[in-house]
Amino acid sequence: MQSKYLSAEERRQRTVEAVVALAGTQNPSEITTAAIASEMSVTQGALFRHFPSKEAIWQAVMEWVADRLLDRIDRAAEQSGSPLAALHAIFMSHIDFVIEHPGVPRMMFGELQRAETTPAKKVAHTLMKRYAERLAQKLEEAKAGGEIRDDTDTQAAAILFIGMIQGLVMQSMLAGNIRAARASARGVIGIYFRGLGAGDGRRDMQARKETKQSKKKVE
Amino acid sequence: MQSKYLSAEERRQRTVEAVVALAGTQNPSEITTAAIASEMSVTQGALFRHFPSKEAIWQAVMEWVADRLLDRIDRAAEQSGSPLAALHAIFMSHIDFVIEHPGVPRMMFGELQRAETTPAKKVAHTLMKRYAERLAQKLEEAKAGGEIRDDTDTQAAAILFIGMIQGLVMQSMLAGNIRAARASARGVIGIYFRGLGAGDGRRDMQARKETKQSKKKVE
DNA sequence: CCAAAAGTAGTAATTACTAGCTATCTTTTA
DNA sequence: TAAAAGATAGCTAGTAATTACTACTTTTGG
Repeated sequence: MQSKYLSAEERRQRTVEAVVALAGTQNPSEITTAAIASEMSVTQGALFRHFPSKEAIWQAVMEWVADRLLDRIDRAAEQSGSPLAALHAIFMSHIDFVIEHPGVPRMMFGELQRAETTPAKKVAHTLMKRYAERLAQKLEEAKAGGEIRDDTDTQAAAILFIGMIQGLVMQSMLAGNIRAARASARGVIGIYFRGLGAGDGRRDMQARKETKQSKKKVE
Repeated sequence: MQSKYLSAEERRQRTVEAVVALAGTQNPSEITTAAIASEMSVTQGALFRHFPSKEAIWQAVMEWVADRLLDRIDRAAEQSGSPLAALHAIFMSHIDFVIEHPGVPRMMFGELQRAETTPAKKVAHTLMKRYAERLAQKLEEAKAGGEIRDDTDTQAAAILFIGMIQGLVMQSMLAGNIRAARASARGVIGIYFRGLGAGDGRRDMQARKETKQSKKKVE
């Protein structure tokens, strides 16, 4: 049993977690400071001892999301044996991430569609850019390694990759079962990889890779 | 110069248009009845002579979106010479639709991510289902006609199609220029069609189609 | 014992919505 | 055909509820 008096840093951490949890069950834009306080068993006023405004809370939340998601996909990519395998691993770890935190896509959609440029939106935007950069890099590596067609439109492939996840998540959120995203993932990424010219969409692109393997450039 | 006293029906129509216009420049969940009234040069109270609640306004708006979008894609599909061409036409007319009405994707995202089941969300959900049905039908026809691989996962292909549009729209909204979606469309759909096994992703799938043309089944 | 965390009890602003009156259009009647 | 009557659209001026945020006091742990 722990004290109800926490350090400022820990309280901020708990606040972020409370928001992420709440976003899993309700529309982020309807999350009030009262609801956040209630979720973490604290009075409303206490929140403002640790954040100057609600906007600052959202910024912290989006930074949490950005850090965790990028860390996840970076680790997934590192553990992969080839650029194409890395793309596959990024995709699956992203799906796992939103299954663990169903509030995340809701928050991302909510922030990104905002018209004004809030700090939280800026963080979300930066996250998207970093994400797209990583995809572009892997796509280029895959081209160089002969894993995908080298006339692939990198920009378009990155957009489609992100859209693929969005579509999958939204579809399964609508079905009321985020976990369903995992089951549908295989079919979707199969079409995607075939679209890139990666064999029949699975990782048996090896043959094609071998023929070009001398070109081990990675950039 | 027209009167400021309109028939109830026309006033409702104007209300819907005002909301659609506002959603083009701001977060839909932040659109207040005061803002709607102001947009259509009417006092706030006047709105409630025509709608029993704000929720009813949103329902009317989503019905407007559903009717217009489905009508658009149906007409686009009808004018196409083959199922694959129809899919292409649906895609482009959808992109054109959101360029004309930039508020639409914002409203769709906003409604669909809502946790409670509001009437407006139900309408949006139904729209998605109808849309997916039409895609599935065209995909099956394309399989039967030999335009795409007949081992294509229809469900996955439909999800990816919708995600493709979502990704394109979100990306160009972030870039602050919805019209950019049109320019990026070609590359994205190219990868998609290749993923379905449709030649190199353009409409030069004709050759393959001809070889199977005896099988004119359309179901 | 004291610095920092949490509680108490407010605030002004904004929200969707309403009651009662006025302006305008439409239909009926002399 | 013109004016009165009836119907309907819009305005004015509110309401209670909810919102993010604050000043001040109390509690806690090192």
